[in-house]
Parts: sequence; C-alpha cells; structure tokens
Amino acid sequence: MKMSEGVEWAVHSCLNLAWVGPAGAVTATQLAAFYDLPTAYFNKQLQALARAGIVTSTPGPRGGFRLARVPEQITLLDVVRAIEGPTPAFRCTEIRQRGPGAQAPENYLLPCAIAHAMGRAEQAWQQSLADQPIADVDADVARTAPTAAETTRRWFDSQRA
Amino acid sequence: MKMSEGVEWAVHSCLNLAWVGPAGAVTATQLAAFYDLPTAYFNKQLQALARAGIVTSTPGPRGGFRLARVPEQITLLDVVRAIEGPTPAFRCTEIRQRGPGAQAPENYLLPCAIAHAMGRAEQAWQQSLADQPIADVDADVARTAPTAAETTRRWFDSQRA
DNA sequence: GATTTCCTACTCGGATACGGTGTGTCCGAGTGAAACTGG
DNA sequence: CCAGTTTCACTCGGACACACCGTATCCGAGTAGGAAATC
Repeated sequence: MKMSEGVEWAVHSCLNLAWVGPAGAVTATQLAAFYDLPTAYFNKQLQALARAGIVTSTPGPRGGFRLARVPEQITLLDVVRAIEGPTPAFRCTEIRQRGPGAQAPENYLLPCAIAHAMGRAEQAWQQSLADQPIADVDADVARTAPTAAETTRRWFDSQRA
Repeated sequence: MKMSEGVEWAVHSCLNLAWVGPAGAVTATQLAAFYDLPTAYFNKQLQALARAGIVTSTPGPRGGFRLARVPEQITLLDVVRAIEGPTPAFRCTEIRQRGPGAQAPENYLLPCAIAHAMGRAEQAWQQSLADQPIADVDADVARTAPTAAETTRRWFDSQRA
C-alpha cells in the first residue's frame, strides 16, 4: 500500500504557493524547476489540484497557478483526496458471499465486520489529515526551518522578473 | 492508494482458523475453496502470515495452517503488516533538498514537516488497527451474523472427513 | 503377528509469467500581451 | 500621438507510451502415513 508520489509534490506546491502569496501566479514550469522534477508530470498533479478546487489556474502569458483559498482552509485531506481520489484503501469484495461458504442473501444485510473495522481505521487516518491544514504545516516549517519561506519566496520572485 | 486484496483474504482466513480451532490444521486448498478463490495465490498470502508468525504451517499429509496465537493476541495491524509489509504509505523523498531551492545541508537536520504530518496520520491509522484484535472482529461477527461461525466450522469439519 | 523398510500421495514453499495502475511524455486549444499599421 | 488589428509566444489541458508492482500460476522439496516385505 503506497501513496502516490504526487502527494508529496502537491503539498510542497501548496506551501510554495502560500509563501509566494496570491499576487502573482506561478507556472507549473517554475514549480517543477524549483525541485528539479519533470515538468509535464508536475503539471498533471497541479491539474488534479485545480479540479479539486484547491488551486486556480489561469492560462496564457503571465498565467499559472495560485491558491484558491487561504492556507487555513486547505487541509491535508483535501490535497490527498485530490491526488489519490476518493476511493478508500481497503475495498471489501464481499468474498464472504462467495463459494460453498455462502449463506442466504438475507444474512448479508449488515455490512461485513472486517470492512467495518478497516473503515474505522481509515476514518481515524482521514480525521488526522483533516485536522491539519496547510497553515499548520507552514507553522511547523517556520519553527523547524525559519529561513525556508522567505528564501523560497525570493527565488520565485526572481524567476518572475 | 489501494491496499492489497490479500489483506481481506488474510483476515477472513484468520477468522476461519479461529472458528475451526487449534485441533486440526486447515490446508490452503480448503481455505481457498471456501471462498472459491485461486488456490496458489491464496497459499502465497498464507505464507506471508506464516513468515510473520501469525499462523504456523505444517507440511505433509494432514498438514496445513493453524493460528499461532489466540485471536485476542492477533491484531489487525499484525495481519496488515504481514501482507503489505512494514513500509509506510507516504514516503518522503526529500525533494526539498533538490533543485535550486535547496539550501545548505545543515538546514535539513530536522525531519520534513510534511512527512511529519503524514506520519502522524498514519500512526493514528495504525493505532486504530492495533486496538482491534481478531477476537473483536469475531465478536462483531457473532453479533451481526450469529450463525456464520458455527456454519463455517462445520463446513471445514466436513472437508476433513 | 510384529517390525522394519520403502513408497506414495499430499502439503507447503519459492521461483516464474501476466496485467493494471502509477509514472512520465507529448502535442494541441486557448489566451493575453505586445508589436505593427493606419488615421 | 492614439486606437484598432494582427500576430505570436506562452500557459494550461488532455491524450498517448513506458515501467514497476500486485496478481496469478506452476513446479519442486519435504514429510507423514500407509503398504509391503521380512523375521
């Protein structure tokens, strides 16, 4: 069970966009170049964020991406679901109803106990993600690497010139 | 991010083994036939459980698998980690240290804030799994489908004859 | 009849192919700005 | 000098290949039990 690599890129992009601010749009090329990552694939992930309403995209010259909301209102769950999709990790295929062990359909009105337990765990995971907005991650970065935000902002500003 | 299908099979197998009891070993062929699933692949999952010390395997005629511990001491986390492996879903590739945005290595002594936040969520997930032994799932099944345990046990007994 | 030997059938276990999803890349549609032309 | 028009470079957006891991399968090593031969 592995999470898509794009999630890491997306969260970093949200942080970068938050640091740059809503004034100017940042292109996918610039965001990819900042980490030396494949441009086109990076763009693909940003499109997913745009579809989810996390960032807004403007085409044409001087276009690019910018945050659609303030960092306080973008949770990690939003970003993860935008990239990974809404499908839960554990998918009950109802094998209990298959084979010679199967009973009458009336016995399967209640959900599978295993799926129930797994769903509970996943809900705990999602809750933890939902409780952490991008702003919180930003605060953690400000505490552990105080110079990162300002340095990043200046680099993107220099690219715009 | 999807979990391996084998997890569902493994948990069901643990429940079935718990219902049959430690007296007689159950073969992979029987467990697979019970749900009408591919035998060889099912065997592969059971091997993973055996490597993790969740079940014990005995070769030869009258051989098979049986639970290595009582259901109270087998958590869902044990089963999931046995099948999925210990690798966490989110793997930080440290892209923050790549590209022109990289700073001096001394700035990266503390762990990445994003990986930290993701790790916190995964820990909540694992904790929820660790808090639910197979015995709890068994109890839930006994509540929602009281006849399942006894019916299953009888079917496997009939196969042994 | 009891014991030893051998054999056979059955089990798990790891090594070997196939397919689907994530990964990576490409080119086209749309847009805004800048340059050019005419008044 | 100013307004209108044209052109063009730049952006996102979706459609197109490649690779790796999960899925599925097969055959071999090992073992227990039973049958046969011997005493």
